[in-house]
Amino acid sequence: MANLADKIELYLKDMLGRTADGFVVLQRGTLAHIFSCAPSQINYVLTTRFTVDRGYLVESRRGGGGYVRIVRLGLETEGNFRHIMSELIGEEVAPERCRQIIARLEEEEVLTKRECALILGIMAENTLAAFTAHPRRLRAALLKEVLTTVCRDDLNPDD
Amino acid sequence: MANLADKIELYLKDMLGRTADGFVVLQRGTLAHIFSCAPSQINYVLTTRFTVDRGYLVESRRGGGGYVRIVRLGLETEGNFRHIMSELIGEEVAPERCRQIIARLEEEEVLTKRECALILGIMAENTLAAFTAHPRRLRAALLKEVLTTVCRDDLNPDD
DNA sequence: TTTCGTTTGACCAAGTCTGACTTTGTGACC
DNA sequence: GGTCACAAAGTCAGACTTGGTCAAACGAAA
Repeated sequence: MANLADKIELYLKDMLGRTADGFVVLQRGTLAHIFSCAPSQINYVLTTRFTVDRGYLVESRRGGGGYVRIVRLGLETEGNFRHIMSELIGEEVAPERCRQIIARLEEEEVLTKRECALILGIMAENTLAAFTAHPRRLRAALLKEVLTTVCRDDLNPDD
Repeated sequence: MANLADKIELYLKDMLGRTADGFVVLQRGTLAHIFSCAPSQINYVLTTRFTVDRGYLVESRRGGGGYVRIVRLGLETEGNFRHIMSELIGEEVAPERCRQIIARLEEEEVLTKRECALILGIMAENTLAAFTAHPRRLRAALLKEVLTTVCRDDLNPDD
């Protein structure tokens, strides 16, 4: 259990644990230097340990002033949404079921009324069906994105 | 946020925020001198950060007494707003343009930060491209859907 | 031995910054 | 008015600075 990837994972999770912002920003090169490894090793850690399934989101930017940003997806909501999430993977969501899910999220005050309206507008059958033969699958994929975003700790200041 | 371009962008937006005129006038050389950089760096900032998609217009004049003028294109109330935006969106929207348009809507306080995150998540190239050969067209269609929702009177209690 | 997760290095993509060269406007001098 | 020097700003190729990808080597466990 003493391999590099695990150490880097621990290091990053420790950082995430210490901050109240719900995210950390770092430089790939710098981190690689700290652990005396190839920069691509950092990518390996990120893609294997900091996935959406495991409750993390990674954003980055190249070029001068580039960075890697790791966002924590709320654990408290995990119980509720992990279930729905897994249901959505590789599945289809009919318009009616979509409305139900969104309505429930509004009832639970996870989404505001306006956010629900925005999402439902986007999920409309007409629009999606005009672009794909599998609108229900696309809807499932989009819904997954929505749930992921909703869990982002950097957007929900816990005050 | 450690790069020059971002700092200059912030500086200019701060200036724009302080004035009531909706525009600022400055000299490229002077600004370059303030930031101790090449004058062409200013052009870089202007072309990458002050685009029409983001709601800015840049005019300039060469020669003695030359200047650069940055105008902020406000989103006039309701009526025009929708027209302007749908004009801007057009038939196709590339990922980068989408980000710029959404960023503008956030700056103009038409959308909240969270709403932007939700929309950007949905508009991600990966997701859309997995379902259609024309992700840019789908993105444009979805963006227009968002516009429609945003304009709904019943969602914006006039306070 | 096979397998599968780890680690690396070569090559790629994207964003930033500069410097040399070009274009355009102004004013002075003829 | 024409010409010339000067004073801006514009353009663009290329260097530089990051991060991303991928295939192949490595290594420990089954």
